[in-house]
Amino acid sequence: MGTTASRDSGQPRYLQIADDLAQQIRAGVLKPGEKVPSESELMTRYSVSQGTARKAVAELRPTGLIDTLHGKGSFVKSQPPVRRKSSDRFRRSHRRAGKAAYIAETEQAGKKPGVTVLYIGPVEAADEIAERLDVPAGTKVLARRRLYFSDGTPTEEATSYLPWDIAKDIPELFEENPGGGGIYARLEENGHVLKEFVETVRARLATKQETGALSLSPGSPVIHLTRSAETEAGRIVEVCDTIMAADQFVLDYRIPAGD
Amino acid sequence: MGTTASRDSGQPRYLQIADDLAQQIRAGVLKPGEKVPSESELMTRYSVSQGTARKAVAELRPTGLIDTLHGKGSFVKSQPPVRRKSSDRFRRSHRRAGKAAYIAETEQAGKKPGVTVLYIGPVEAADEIAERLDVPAGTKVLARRRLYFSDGTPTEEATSYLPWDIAKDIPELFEENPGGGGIYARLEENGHVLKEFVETVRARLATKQETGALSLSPGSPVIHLTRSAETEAGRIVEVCDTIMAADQFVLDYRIPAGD
DNA sequence: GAGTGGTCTAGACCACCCC
DNA sequence: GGGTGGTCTAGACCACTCG
Repeated sequence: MGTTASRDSGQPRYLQIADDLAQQIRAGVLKPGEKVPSESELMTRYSVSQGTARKAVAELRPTGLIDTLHGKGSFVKSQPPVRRKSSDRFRRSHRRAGKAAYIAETEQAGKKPGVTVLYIGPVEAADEIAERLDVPAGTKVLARRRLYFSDGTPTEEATSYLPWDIAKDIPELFEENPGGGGIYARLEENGHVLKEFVETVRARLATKQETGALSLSPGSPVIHLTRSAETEAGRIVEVCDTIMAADQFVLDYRIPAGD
Repeated sequence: MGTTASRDSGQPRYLQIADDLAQQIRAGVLKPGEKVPSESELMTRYSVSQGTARKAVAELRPTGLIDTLHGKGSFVKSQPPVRRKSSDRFRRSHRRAGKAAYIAETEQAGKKPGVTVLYIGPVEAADEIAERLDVPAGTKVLARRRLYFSDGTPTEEATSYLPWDIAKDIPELFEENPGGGGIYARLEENGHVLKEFVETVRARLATKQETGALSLSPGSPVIHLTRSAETEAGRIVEVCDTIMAADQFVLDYRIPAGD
């Protein structure tokens, strides 16, 4: 029978319980950071077995409402305000402003930004990267792999690849901090005037590797963004792969209607 | 013990089995359309209980590798080729070509396009829509809700909203087929010259409503695209909400680097 | 009816966290 | 240690599909 709100709606019991909990969270009865009733508590409260109680909270997890810590319990997630990534961030004027894009974005969201450099150095271009960079597969390219944080939690992992013949002459590209305006400013200073970026957006479920790196729950969706930077001379001088927790980001694009 | 490939890697048994199956699918041992071993078959093959066999195939489902039909079994999905949505599709020249965007896109992917109109008519603008259209909440607006198919399977649900004072003078907007170039062509013919579109991309897990409408498995990610169309006169003449199965689409955007 | 997936139970054991 | 989630079993019953 269950003590609370167990309208017998033909729904499986575990879904009823999951809905109950979801409603309590959305209604604010269970506030962010608070502990969700434990499995044994749910077992007695709804008089079900452990398996059913488990399925209920398992149902809740992929919705992003809760977070489960082995040995501690499940907790209501504090939904962090969504961060916006605008296509405007690539305007030359923004670049000249000096601040790297992610710092401005994060501070604007009222969060403390952070970056960890995971790797900067040469790698052999995998087939897909080579093709996008328009260099032969297996060629040496410069890779810059960073992990971005917001208030201490990782939100975004990005890897840039640059052709070695271009990168080798720009020492800042090998630094953890490439200086004001980021690597695009350095490229332009060195004669590679940018004409256009092409971004490609995909969404999919996180791989195990990604759930680890971004500390996501399994089954969480991610946004996979790939970008190519093309110069006035028609050369691709950088490609970038970015994985973002989908619930953390919104991407904005302005598209002129002309022609 | 298990009869097949049961490397004892500390991994839970159900994950080992899931990996086994996934590998067989990727290696082509199990081909698209073929039936995945049933639960009872897995029980004997790996000598586990039903619960464990279930968990194994449940693990496979959200990866998009299989599809489960109650009472029939699970089957290897045939991965439909990804469809591209390019920001170029809004160029005026493309509009004049006459074919509606989705038909061209779908045919290019070698699929048979299809549309069903779910609703065309007046609705009261919900708060969010009203804000985006820059009209008072509750105002009457024209809604156009369509479901798009590719080879008979629904892939995309889109709803356009237009201010009533603009829509009422353009009879084609009330037709199922608004004619060559779509509604944007009709708007421009009627003096609403478009300047710019702003698209906003989100990704998240499908709601139950969406899994139904797009016949997705629960836990599938979707791309939520919202678009606003602004005229030279600075007026928002349309906003559009689109839900797409994430595994079916890739979005492309070109971003000029200038200024 | 035989075969399939979907739900549920009762009880067991393990791994992790914290006092 | 006691509390928590994570895995697994054995057996039951139901709902759906197909011949």
